[in-house]
Amino acid sequence: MKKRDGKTKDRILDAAEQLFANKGFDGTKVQEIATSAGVNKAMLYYYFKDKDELLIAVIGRIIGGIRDAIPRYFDREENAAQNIEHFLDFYIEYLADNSSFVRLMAWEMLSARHVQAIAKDYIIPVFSLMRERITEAIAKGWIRDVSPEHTVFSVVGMNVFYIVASPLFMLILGDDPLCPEMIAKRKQSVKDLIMHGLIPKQKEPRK
Amino acid sequence: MKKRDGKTKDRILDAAEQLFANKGFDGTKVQEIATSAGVNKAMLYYYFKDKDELLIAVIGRIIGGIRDAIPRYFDREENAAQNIEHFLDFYIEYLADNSSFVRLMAWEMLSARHVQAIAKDYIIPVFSLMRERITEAIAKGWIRDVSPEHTVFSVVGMNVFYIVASPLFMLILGDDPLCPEMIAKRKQSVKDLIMHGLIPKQKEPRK
DNA sequence: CATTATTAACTAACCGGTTGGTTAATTATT
DNA sequence: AATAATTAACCAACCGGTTAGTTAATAATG
Repeated sequence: MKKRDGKTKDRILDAAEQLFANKGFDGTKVQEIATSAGVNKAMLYYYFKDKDELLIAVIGRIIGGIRDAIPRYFDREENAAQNIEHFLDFYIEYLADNSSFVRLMAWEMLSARHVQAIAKDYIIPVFSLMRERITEAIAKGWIRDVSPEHTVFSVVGMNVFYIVASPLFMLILGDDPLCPEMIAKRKQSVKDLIMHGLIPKQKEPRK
Repeated sequence: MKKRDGKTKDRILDAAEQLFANKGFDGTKVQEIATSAGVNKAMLYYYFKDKDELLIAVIGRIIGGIRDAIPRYFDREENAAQNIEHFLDFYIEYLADNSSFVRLMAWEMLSARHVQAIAKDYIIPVFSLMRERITEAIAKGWIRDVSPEHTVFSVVGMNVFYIVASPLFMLILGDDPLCPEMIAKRKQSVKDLIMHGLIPKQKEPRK
């Protein structure tokens, strides 16, 4: 072996993650990744079979790093209804802290390149867990009798969209939508809307 | 001119729109567009300066075609609160009917390629209109005192996300999420959640 | 311990196919 | 005839991927 501080392989993965997240797979040249990682282009092919396997490695690493974050979260609470509210507290910050992951997923979603694999070993397990919690909360009468699936879609959608479309919201709001203050505002607003949308009514007010 | 029914320029735009929406700008080769349009590749450069100008033309045409759809919608109603509910009725189907547009916008959002232009002459005007309606509804006491901006983000997000992530939801739900029945379900669920989240309460039920 | 073999990490140069874009000549249309 | 539409052929730059060879550290050998 030779020199170098941080493992070369990790530096390649770091650079690739950043570039894939920001410019997409097709928009990223392997030479860019190499330059950004400060290594010779051939090293990418020393550690990875080809560009696509590098993408798969990036996705695998990032998912591996956060795979248990949501399940771990759901473990620490018992009351299902409170749990949902606390989850909303946690979720946006979680997404904002992992915006590269969110963007990467968005690219994959659009290109439909590896949806199947990603769905199988990350999204579907997490989705099932969230649906379960909602179903549980409905059964116990803590929240209204909504569609669990669509409620998950809605909660995920309004948060993911906020992260992905943040460049747009920057133009609309003026401030950086991902700064702590804005994230806090977003969190409050989402919680407010969702919880009011979910809690049971004493009397039906209208319609 | 020679042969063919539809004008060559339009056939190029049609093909480009389809491909850009499905595979993104970087993932689409100009030869693909030409082949798909049934014309010689040089024709793209006869009608458009370069690939990027073709993308701009595609975006311009598609926005031009639906620019007034939402404003036109808001004109036909007077009551602001009803208007919001009716808008939710209309919105998902509008997005589903224009899924190429939605996907195109999503690609642009991620690559941040032409966000500024798109924001300026489409998104911001539409956003302002929606915010205005919500502000109006709050002022008249028809809905709760929510953040108009974030409410718009939420409504748009949960609907746009459903369209963009439909390949994923296909895997989760089994059925095609864009078929009329599924869209109807989605519509109902979104309306249910949002309207319950927005209508004022007689008495605060909890917390 | 000194020498030799082996191997992982790394690089410069290269390769063949592709891609966005051009051009000069040809065909249709008015 | 003049102009607009269309094409085949072409090109330079690029891009993903390879290769032959180097370096330095480790392991084996005597």
